[in-house]
Amino acid sequence: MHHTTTETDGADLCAVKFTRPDVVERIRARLETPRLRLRISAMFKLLSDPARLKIITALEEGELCVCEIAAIVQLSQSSVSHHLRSLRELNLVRVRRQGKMVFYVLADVHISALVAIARDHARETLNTNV
Amino acid sequence: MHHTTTETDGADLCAVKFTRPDVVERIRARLETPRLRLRISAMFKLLSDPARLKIITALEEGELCVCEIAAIVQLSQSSVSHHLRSLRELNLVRVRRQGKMVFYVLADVHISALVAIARDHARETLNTNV
DNA sequence: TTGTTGTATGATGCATTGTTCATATATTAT
DNA sequence: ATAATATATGAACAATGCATCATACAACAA
Repeated sequence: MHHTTTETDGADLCAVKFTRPDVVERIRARLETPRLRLRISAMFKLLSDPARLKIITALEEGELCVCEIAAIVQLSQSSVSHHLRSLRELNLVRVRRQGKMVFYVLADVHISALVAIARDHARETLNTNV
Repeated sequence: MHHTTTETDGADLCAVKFTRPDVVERIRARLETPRLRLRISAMFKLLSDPARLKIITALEEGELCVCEIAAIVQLSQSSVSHHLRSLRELNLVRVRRQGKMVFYVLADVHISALVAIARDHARETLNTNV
């Protein structure tokens, strides 16, 4: 994953005495598997780039070919292709070839739901802070 | 933001002739403002780190102090504090001080909703691919 | 075949990001 | 006051990620 995340799994990473060991253990037990968590992180990472987010928002309106996407988001064709590739690899979009052109759609309803919720939260906290 | 994203706003970033200009214009008009999009990206960026995701998942069970979080996610207290800071700054968590200890909770229902949806999608596509 | 158009991809360079280390602040105890 | 505990923060380094460039691939036209 990242910086060889330590995960030394010794419980002494925190020198604090006041910690509730029962709570810690109960919650540790309920965590997702690292495999699943990595996958979820990867999904969010895809959504965390403004350019890709723009692409996804554009695709909410329907199917688009690569070049239309490039025109909409104002990025080079190459850059867009790279982004679409990673979106494909994690099943956020689906592809359909028609002649020379390749059309992309959002893979399922999860994707726009994610963006919608995040947009709500962002709108609500955009004025209140900073 | 990032690499001084070009945004040259000339429409010739894409040399393709077959693009439908009406579609491109209509969709471009419906895009969020850059300000809002940046905020959404930033939210997703916070969710895109496995360590932070672990923290958030832990907090879904309820309020926790910094050191309990550190014990659960197996990270140094410093690292956890840094993560909590960024989560605070974007209103993903709320803080409550009680003596020397500081307790954190998820800020609102949006956060766990986001993770839940992403988890669903990840589960569904985890076996089908790769 | 060759040429042209639409898309994909590897490599490179720069920017961003997370962890660690050292230290600072805050609260309570003695 | 000093000491101890809980958390926060700045700087530095290592690792990752994105845009660009060049080029490759795929489909169609002449």
